[in-house]
Amino acid sequence: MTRISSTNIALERAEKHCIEQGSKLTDKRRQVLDGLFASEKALSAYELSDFCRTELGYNILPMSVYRILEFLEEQNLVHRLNLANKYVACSHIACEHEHSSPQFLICTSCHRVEEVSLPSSVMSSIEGGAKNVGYHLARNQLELECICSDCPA
Amino acid sequence: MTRISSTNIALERAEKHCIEQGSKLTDKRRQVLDGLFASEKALSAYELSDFCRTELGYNILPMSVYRILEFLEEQNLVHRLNLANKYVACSHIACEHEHSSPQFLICTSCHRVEEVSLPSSVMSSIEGGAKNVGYHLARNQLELECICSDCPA
DNA sequence: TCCTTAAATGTTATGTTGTAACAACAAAAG
DNA sequence: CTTTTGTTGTTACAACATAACATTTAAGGA
Repeated sequence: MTRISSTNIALERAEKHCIEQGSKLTDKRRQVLDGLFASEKALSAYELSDFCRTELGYNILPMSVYRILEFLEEQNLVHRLNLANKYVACSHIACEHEHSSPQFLICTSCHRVEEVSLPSSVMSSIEGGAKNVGYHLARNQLELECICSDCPA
Repeated sequence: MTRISSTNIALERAEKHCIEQGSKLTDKRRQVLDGLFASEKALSAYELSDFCRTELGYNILPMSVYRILEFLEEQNLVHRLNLANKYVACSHIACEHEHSSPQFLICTSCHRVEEVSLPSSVMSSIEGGAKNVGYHLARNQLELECICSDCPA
């Protein structure tokens, strides 16, 4: 399975998903999503604008990238990583599997991101700890600073 | 126990701690730490600079605040919250208790922060999940977006 | 088809956050 | 008293994010 074919499948799914939601995956939106897939890592809006232009020939200004990422996030096609102020394509677009609480391992060195599923006991344990001090989780998302296998420790 | 007295105790401990580490808690550094205690929440460097000036009469430019926060973080007197790009005073300065892996509940509404200790099984479970995909934790710190008891859901 | 309306994108400007580089000053060591 | 080191001041700039309005494109109704 090459990058290209898997990306095409994901983009098809993304388009279908948007239509089901009553919105549209326009050319620009597709290009932004394509860029995020192609980069294979987390990128800031400015980085993604650069990547789209220099690597894929898509000319999309940062301002538009921000708006499009906002749209794609609403559609659950991309995730915003607050820990890094960057965005990643959802790794579950091309598969059927519905994701529960997204949990991200972010390599602080190369910004490669792995989207994993931790045991539900972990999240409920955390939620319990929060409740003890009168807090409750605003977002069921866990972001962790890691080092990936490709990067030196 | 008023804010003032507990802050004074903490500042004394902080000074003692710095001396033990062979560094100094200068006037400016004390002012920044004082400001962070007084605010009782997480602040960005710019916010802290403003707070120090308007609320406490300390004139410290953002550039200096950044440098001082960097120093205070090395001393473990403040924690940097990457999820919010803000800083909080360590809640364990005034108590003896040594903290293990710091875990923060951050209210996304008012930025009040609770520093808690989750069961060690949680962190080891997370670490195990990361190892399964070839990642390992770069930082033993957990940051969670929450809503506190004072803020509306 | 043509007109109207709404949605998406382009454009410019500006605000916010963070860092780099060097000057000035103060404290400690010899 | 001088040298050295550490701390703070100052200026400039880079990166990140949003606001406001213009232009274009798509969609729906007469």
